[in-house]
Amino acid sequence: MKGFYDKFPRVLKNALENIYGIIAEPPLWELSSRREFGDLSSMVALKLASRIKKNPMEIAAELKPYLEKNLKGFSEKIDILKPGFINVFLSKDSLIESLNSVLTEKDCFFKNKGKRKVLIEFLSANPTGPLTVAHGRQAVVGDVIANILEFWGDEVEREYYLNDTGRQIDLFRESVKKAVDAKDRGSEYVAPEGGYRGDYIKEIAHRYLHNGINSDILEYSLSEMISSIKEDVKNLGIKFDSWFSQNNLVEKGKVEEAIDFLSEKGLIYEKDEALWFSATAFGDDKDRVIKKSDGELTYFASDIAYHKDKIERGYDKLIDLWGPDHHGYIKRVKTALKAMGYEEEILEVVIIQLVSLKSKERMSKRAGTAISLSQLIKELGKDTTRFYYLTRKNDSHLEFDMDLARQATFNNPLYYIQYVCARIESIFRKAGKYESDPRYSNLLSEEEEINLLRSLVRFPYYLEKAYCSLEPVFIIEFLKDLSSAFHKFYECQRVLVEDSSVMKARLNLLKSLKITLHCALGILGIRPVEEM
RNA sequence: GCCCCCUUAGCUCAACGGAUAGAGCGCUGGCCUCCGGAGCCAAAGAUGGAAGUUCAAUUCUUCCAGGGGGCACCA
Repeated sequence: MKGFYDKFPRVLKNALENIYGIIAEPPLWELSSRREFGDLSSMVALKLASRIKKNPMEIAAELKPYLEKNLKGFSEKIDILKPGFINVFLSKDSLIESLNSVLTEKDCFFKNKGKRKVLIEFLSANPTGPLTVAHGRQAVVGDVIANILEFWGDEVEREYYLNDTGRQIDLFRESVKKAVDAKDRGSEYVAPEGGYRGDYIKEIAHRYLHNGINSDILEYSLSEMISSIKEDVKNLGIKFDSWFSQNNLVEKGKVEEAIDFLSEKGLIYEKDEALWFSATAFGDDKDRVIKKSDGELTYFASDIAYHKDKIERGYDKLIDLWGPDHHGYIKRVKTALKAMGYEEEILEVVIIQLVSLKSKERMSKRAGTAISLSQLIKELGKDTTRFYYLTRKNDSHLEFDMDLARQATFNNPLYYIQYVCARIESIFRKAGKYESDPRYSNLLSEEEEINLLRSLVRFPYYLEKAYCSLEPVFIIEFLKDLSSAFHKFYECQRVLVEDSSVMKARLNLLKSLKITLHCALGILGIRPVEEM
């Protein structure tokens, strides 16, 4: 039982069903925009007015008694305002009850019992260069989405798809080889046509000449690149459950298998010496090439096989995180899934928008001008880096202000939140040993205390939003809101006061705040500080 | 040429068709005898333009202006 924000939507839904026989679409309510409008507001009466064919005020009036009856004890009062808003005010008793539940159940109070088996594939950068600032966002967002699902109760696996074969890999090998030759002859390295520039190519060549001269160039270079990627991932505090090799997929014949599978359904044909997949039959704009006229398989072909493989591994849900340049690719992959006879809904693709640098430096791997992720982590640290990446919605452009990031960490909003942790710890240090005792909780009555509590009990609301939309930013929003409520409380009310009952009540409040805060930060993979 | 996204305060971003468009940074002015002032309070400041749909438009539709991205037998 997660308190009011878990209960209210169900009660409202039942009300509409029982009174009007209507099943309404989800956004039936929202957090109230202003204090005078209570804790949450519903606009169902306005929304359903035309469907029910009644005046919104009338509908609201009809709903009110039902809500009052079923929210007894939870809500203190229900207001109906102007055009037809229904505003619900939380009762103090229900707030205190939630607080005490947090004290006894700890973060389990907020957990759920999901039941899906989910595979989330993210980052999956080509191992042909160091990870960039843009990759960092994919990595962190993917990891946090996985955390959110896990917290919700789903069984989650994190996978990195390693593109270790194909055209880009060939180019990578040629690039390193050329750099090695250049070093041998003492001349300057010039990248091959379409190949990789950047100093790291020369560095790999250098190391190869010193340590790897007896091994295969590509093997050596790839393992160098992959371990550098793994290092960055580790420094971000991310752990993948599996690293899925594309090369392995090809060698096992899975790609040919997938093509045969489609072929048997009559969805593959030959034209201009190439193999085509009849994508138009399933709603795509045009047919797609599976095997080029030179006999090489396209990336799309192995992607079909890869997704087929994922589904066969028995997941209820596949989540892919892609860059914005893959936007048009969603339809293509879903089309292929449909063609193979799978539900296209099993795959959910999350597009993570670009990251740009304020300094106007172009971020292109091939040009070699990109700022590396490892550099960024080194400068900002794991927690700040993670936090910064999560401050925008997935599909919003994130502007990374390098100058700000470099000069000082004071301006970072993370410190606003960490400061709450530091202040709480400081108070607990001064308070000495204290076992929270729920009996004192109902002594809380000051406006700032209640407001802090009001913020705290909204966690399930934000969690659900984050879970349903796969948007970690809602957790950040919650933390900011909660922190603000705490700082206001701190300015106005002392915790360590003469009256020991009041002190105990406030320590209870801080204890539950600490639990909630640590829980939310834990989902973001950020460690709460004890002092700063 | 076709398709997609974006345009909100000086800057970076919110607002799932709803009530007085919210934050942070910056600017201006207050607040330390007191649990950490990395904080709190107050003030100034915005929907690119023109129509339309609606009880209600930053949100939906159309047009215009400006910015970004995608349109391959690339990945």
